[in-house]
Amino acid sequence: MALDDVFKRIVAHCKEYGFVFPSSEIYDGLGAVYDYGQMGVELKNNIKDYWWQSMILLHENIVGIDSAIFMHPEIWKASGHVDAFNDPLIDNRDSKKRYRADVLIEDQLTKYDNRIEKEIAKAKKRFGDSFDREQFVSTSPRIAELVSKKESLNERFKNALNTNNLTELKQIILDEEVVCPISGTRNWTEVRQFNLMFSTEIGSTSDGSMKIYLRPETAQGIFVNYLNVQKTGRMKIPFGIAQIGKAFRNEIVARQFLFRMREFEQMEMQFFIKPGTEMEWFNTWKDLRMKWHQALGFGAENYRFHDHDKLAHYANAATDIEFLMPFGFKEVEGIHSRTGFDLSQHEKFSGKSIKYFDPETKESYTPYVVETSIGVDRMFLSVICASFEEQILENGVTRTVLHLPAALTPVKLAILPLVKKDGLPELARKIQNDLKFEFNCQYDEKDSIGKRYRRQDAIGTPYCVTIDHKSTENGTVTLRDRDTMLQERVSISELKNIIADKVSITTILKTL
RNA sequence: GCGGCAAUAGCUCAGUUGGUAGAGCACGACCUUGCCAAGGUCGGGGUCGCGAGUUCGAGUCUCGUUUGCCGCUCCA
Repeated sequence: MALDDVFKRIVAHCKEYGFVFPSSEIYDGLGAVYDYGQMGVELKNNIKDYWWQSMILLHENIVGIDSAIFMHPEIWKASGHVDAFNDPLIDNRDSKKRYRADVLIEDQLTKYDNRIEKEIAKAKKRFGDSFDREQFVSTSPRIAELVSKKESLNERFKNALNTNNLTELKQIILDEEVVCPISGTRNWTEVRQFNLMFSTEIGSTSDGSMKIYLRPETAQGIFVNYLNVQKTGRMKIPFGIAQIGKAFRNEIVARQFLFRMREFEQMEMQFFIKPGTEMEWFNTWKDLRMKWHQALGFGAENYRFHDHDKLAHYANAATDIEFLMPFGFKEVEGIHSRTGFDLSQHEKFSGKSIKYFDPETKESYTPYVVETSIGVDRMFLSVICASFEEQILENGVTRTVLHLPAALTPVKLAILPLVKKDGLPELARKIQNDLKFEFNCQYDEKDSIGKRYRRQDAIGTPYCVTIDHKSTENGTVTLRDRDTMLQERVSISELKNIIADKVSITTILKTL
């Protein structure tokens, strides 16, 4: 997955034109953290608007919330993050390979099973047709020894895991004479814990404080508010709750620019349904979400589903929507059938009943959940990558242009007086003052008109209005299209109407 | 976290055996031109990622460190 030249130029372009800056750059930067610049924040906000409106405006049974990043620490025990996000890792000093200590020990347990099966197979061969498997297993001293060894190892292992005893985990690996598959040696480092959740403390330290986590996903903020929203919003199943917000994961290795960051933003919608209907809704949301992506017009061939074979502990079906980045197809959005896992866990840990009473069937049940979860930063990256083009023009020069969907562009309209005299700037300012309430406009009178067009191309501005000498005479201007570079002459009074439709998110929403 | 490579102006890069920091583009002012990045004049901007060391002298050599990339590793 090499970072090719195009991607490097995209990263450079993002910095040069104020889309994305490395965090804390004047202090040598902070690893895998990025800031959005003056152009980037506009694009990012437009992406979020497109998502939010597609959820809230198009579905009367979906409502939004904005939950806090800080949450009660028990929530992360209920969700499974405290356990699942704490991997005990160990390195082999000779091969320089890293392994999960618990996986190494689990492999060792499997080896005992294999040896037991081998013994049975050998005996079966020896006894032929008269072989009685159960009889053999219960009487063979060799089998008994292996089973007992396996069981004592298993018990020791579970004990060490439950007490979070890292020294014991290493001792098990040493005692079992586990070797590195690469180097074949037993030269192991200490077992270390990598907690993928950031933590901090709430309350002043002098009178006792509570360790709390920065949320590693926004979903739990929705689940713990399920009852509040359902009751106060008088929501009837099926219904959804949407949220956009920051989440944090202390990744061991965070790379690939915006693709894997330690601080990132998610747009999540949890859809609450009746158990048994989850596959139907899972497929419905797969289709809806794919349509949402493809409505941006980047071409269906750049998207694909990637169904999960290995499911997370909470899911009974899962798929990713992947987008073709310069470094391959990469996950942008996940759609998961989370079953009743989340709400049941919160019932268990909080002691509160989280049931839905169906007024029609008089049934009471814990709802199932189908989740759509999209990374804002990954979406931003995919939009930039898909839009970026270094176009070779007829005269041989290259123009760098961002073919952003008009509704997502940071600047909708550039207002350019052809020359800096003869009253053209004054007329241009007048047009700007008239349109600035409708669109994000940018005024520019510096340099030749060609340079100014290129600057707007580089930030994706879909339309440029040029005020020339005819404008002062007959009240018309030229309107230049970013993609075709063609111009048409239009009346100043018509500008608003001509452009409004083309740069509106509503226009895309209507195609969904 | 391990190993390899890299870091010089906003961007792309040059910088000779160690000897006073450069180019193009970009940026600012003024003049000129006026429809697709290329006119003229002048100007601003760098303790060469950071910190030590060797040396009379370090952008250049050595060590450490930070950040990035590549390969592992990890990845709800």
